[in-house]
Amino acid sequence: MKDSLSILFSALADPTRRAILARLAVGEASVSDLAEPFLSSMSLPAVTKHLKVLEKAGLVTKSREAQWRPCKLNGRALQEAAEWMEPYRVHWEESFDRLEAYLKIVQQGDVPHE
Amino acid sequence: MKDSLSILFSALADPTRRAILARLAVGEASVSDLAEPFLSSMSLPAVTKHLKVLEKAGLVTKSREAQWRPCKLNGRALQEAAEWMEPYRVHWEESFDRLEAYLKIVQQGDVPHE
DNA sequence: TTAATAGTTAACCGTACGGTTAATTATCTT
DNA sequence: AAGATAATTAACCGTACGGTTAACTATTAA
Repeated sequence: MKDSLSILFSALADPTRRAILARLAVGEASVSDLAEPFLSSMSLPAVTKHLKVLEKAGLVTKSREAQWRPCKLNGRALQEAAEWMEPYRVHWEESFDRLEAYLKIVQQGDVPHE
Repeated sequence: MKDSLSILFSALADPTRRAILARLAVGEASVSDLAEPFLSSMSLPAVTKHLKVLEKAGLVTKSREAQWRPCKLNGRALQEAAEWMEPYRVHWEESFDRLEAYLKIVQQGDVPHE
C-alpha cells in the first residue's frame, strides 16, 4: 500500500485528471458532464477510472441523485501537497535567487563593505 | 511524449525521490551519498534510476567532479507545480471554510444584518 | 413492462514503472 | 599497469497504469 502523498501526486500526474479538477473547481458536475470534453478522445469507462483515481486520492467525492453521481471537488486534499512543497518555496522564489547570488559573491571573498 | 507538469508530478509521486529532494535541499551530494540511506532497502542502480527521473523532471542537475557526480536541487522546477496549485488554494484555506459556512447561511436565508 | 439514460464492472491489451543482477565505463590510487 | 571506487547501462521481471470493448446495474420515462 502506498503513502497518501504518493497517491495524491500520482493522481495529479495526468492531464485528463487535472482538467477534471479544473472543471470541478467551477462547481459540481455529473460523470457525463465531466466526461463530455473527453469523449472525442476516450471512452466513458476511461473517465470513470480517472474519477476513481481522484476519489482514492481524496480529491473528489461522489454522491447519488437518481441515476446521476454528482461529483464534487475536495480541495482540502491538495493541502497536503501544498504543505509538502512549502519548505522548498525559498528555492524558487526571487528572494532566494538574490540570496544565492549574494552567497556566490561572499564565497569569492568579494563582499561589499568590509 | 508527456507534458512537463505530468512529468513533474509523477516524479514527486515516490517517497524515495521525495527523500532525495529533501536531502538535496540541505546541499549538494554525490550519488552514493544520496543512495546511502536506501542501500539497505534497494540497490544503487535503483537510486540511479530515481535520479534520472528527477533529472528529467528538471528537479535535479548533475555535474562531474573526478569520479563523482555531484547532484544539486533545482527548486525552480517546483514552481510550475506550485503555480498549478495556487488557484485551488481558496479551496483548502481556513478563510474559504468561513466563506463556505457563510454561503450556507445565506442560502438558508439566515443572513445576519438585513 | 419496456426502453432509454447514467454509470460501473470485467476482461483484456500494450506500455511504463520500480526493482533486480551482471557487465561496463571512468577516474583515482598504488 | 593493476586495483579500487563511483556510477551507469543492459537485460530482465512482475505489477500497475491508461486505454479498449462488452456486459451489467440502477433509475427514469413511455
